Amino acid sequence: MTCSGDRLLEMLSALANPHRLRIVATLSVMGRTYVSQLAREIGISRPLLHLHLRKLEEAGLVTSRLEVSPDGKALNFFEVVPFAIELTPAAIAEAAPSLTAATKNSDS
Amino acid sequence: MTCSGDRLLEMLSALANPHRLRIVATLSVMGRTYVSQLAREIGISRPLLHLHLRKLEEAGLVTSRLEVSPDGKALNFFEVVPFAIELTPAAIAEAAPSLTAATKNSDS
DNA sequence: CCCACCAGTAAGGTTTTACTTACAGGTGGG
DNA sequence: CCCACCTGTAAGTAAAACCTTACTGGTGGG
Repeated sequence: MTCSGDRLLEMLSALANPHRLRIVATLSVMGRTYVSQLAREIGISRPLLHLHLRKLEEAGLVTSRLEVSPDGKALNFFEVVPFAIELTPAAIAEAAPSLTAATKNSDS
Repeated sequence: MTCSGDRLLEMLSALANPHRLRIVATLSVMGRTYVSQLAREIGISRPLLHLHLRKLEEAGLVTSRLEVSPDGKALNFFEVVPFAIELTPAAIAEAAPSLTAATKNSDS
């Protein structure tokens, strides 16, 4: 998986957190789950989970889909995206030039 | 590369920063370099670079070695460690259980 | 002696991130 | 009507990350 430096950075930032790592792991093992269920499973509050899920979704690592259960409740199901990021010095060297904002030294 | 969840988290945290990504990239391309040279190349101040290098070294992604140049100056050379981290949902699921502090829900 | 290069560190401030509590609204059922 | 479940978000705070400026100390050479 090759992507722009900014996107790589966004994915890394999304994964660089124990809760979010555990969220991805849980979704990977359990498959599709809705928010409240996931919060119970991981053992954190719903608002906090919601915050982390938002970050993961923005990074494109999980997806959500609102569904209505047989008994009429609206459940927001999340599932993990089957990403595969190769993290090596060479891969980083390839992605780094496309990082924004840098204002890198071009003279010397 | 399989490692404990805490260590994975440490490496991800170390890489989840544009400066540090650029540092790894530059070291990967240039090979061994000393601190001041690297700071000039990347275009950030030495104290700031020093901070980022420390974090990368703590995560085991770069190594340093103090050497004396022919003209007597003490130069601290850094080089990148040839790491290879596989970042997939399955790999994260494997690493996550060994994250500390969690106090995860075991009942239900 | 002063300047240029190298190294590291400490203090202080700004900015992000993380988290909690509290609220608002939807459904179905006793 | 109230309770249990689901959803989301806003406000305020605590903690961590980030960055700058300033200082200390080493070398060699004009």
